[in-house]
Amino acid sequence: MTNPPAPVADRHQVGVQESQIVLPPSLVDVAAGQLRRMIIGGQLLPGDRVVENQLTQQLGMSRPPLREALRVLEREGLIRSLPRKGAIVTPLTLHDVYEIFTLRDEFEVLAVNLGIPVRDPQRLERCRARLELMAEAARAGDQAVFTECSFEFHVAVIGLSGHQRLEAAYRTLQLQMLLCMTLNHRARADKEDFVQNVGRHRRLLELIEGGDRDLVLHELAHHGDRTFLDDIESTLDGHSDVALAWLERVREGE
Amino acid sequence: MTNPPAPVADRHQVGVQESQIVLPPSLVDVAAGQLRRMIIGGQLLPGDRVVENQLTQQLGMSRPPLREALRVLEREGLIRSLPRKGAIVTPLTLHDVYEIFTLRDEFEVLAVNLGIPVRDPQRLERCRARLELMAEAARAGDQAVFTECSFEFHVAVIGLSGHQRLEAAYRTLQLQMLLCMTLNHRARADKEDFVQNVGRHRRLLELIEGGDRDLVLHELAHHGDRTFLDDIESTLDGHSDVALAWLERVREGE
DNA sequence: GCCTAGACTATTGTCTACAGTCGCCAAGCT
DNA sequence: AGCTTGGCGACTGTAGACAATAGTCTAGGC
Repeated sequence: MTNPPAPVADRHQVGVQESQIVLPPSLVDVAAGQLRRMIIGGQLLPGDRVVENQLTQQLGMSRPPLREALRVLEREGLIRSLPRKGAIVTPLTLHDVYEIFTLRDEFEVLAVNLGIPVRDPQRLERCRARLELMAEAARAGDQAVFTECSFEFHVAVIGLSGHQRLEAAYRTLQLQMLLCMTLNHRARADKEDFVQNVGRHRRLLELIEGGDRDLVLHELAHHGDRTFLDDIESTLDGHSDVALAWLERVREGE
Repeated sequence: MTNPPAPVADRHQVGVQESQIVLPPSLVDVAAGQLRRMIIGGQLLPGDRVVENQLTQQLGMSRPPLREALRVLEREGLIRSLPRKGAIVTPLTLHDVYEIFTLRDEFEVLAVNLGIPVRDPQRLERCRARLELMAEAARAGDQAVFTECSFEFHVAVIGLSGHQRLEAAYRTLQLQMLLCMTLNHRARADKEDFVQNVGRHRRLLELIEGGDRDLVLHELAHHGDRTFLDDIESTLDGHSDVALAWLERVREGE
């Protein structure tokens, strides 16, 4: 059991720019953060049952705050709950993967068109700070923290648009993408990869500072680690036509 | 107190096409639906405090399910909760209105590009069914039910894309737009307006069946009732530059 | 008269307990 | 042997009570 790093997608960070977050978070927030980490960390895999009593024991709290956290995660699309039957980590089909990737791309395009060139230097500063946290996590070689910092960096980039609702929608979708990533287990990168990864992100930030939308979009399009799509058809069900066509397109483009 | 009409944005309708929804909904679902209706019906206005004990009394249930429902509504952006200080109906600034309208338009464009011309006739059938419900509500002259049916029709149109996550995101945003609408009180339409309204929607559906994206997009762009934007600057704070520029553009375009 | 400190009230945060429901397994019937 | 049925265990749904915190009002002192 690792010490809790910076929480992912906490409520208090949505739409509140650097306000006083010294208030002790409620147990619901703690539970939601822990659950997110357990899911995107791969300890709970898509399809796994989520039993309340077990979690209360693991998290050291009673059921009511945990249940509220489950509602939050359900709304985020990380778990799916059936009345009187319990909850499971959202199972993914190939069509789901298609939806997540394509919609996320669209959000990125929207955000870039709105946010670049950058108007508010404070937003850019937020990106820089997140990038530094990434670099720090890379040096430490901590996979979980690195993933979270990378996540927050991308959210900050979308935040350049100054569009809180777009940012929130992107945050949700990016979380689901991390859920996708738990499907291939060989994605564990070593320390060297981390450093390279930070380099790619630093280049992206430089392009952003440059202010050329097309360059940023191009970098974003070829930015993600899409190697995990390699033999994904064999691991997933739900092969809709559009999903298969999309997969084809993605592979041709690379 | 009116009888509960068809619930808006119930969990079981998200991504589940016509499965057996005969299971009795949990109290959390009931509470969430009731709260939505109270908010978009204007009984709870933006900025109003939402006190748990009062609501338990009104809804006839205990606090745990109600609190879970509040978490859901918070995630949908209809209420905002501050730890240990309670919850309020999300207060809106002019910038919020700008965000909601612009992002919703983008979602519509995405959905039309994905969903038109229509591939799956079943999805079209869903639109038709919803339109009929609208017409029925219009004949009955029931404002609340009509609003809900109109809401569901628009969601069904977005659903033509076959993109569940896009549909869910749109649903959330459309709910927030209904929240915007509660800001002007003179929007109460009479029965005649309802009929005209249904006519506009029927024309939209015909264009969809025609399969011409541009025509559909054009109709959608001039479809909404934007009269409520008339003197909105005077009622709201938060006049960001982008929001003012957008408002200018919208008014020029009409 | 104004400011500060203390208590009080209202409200939220959390926990424990109980009721209801689902699913499994075994025993009995056909 | 196969199907049905009753019971049992596990889990979720809900209620009520208790604890803690924030806001408010009043009383006292400067």
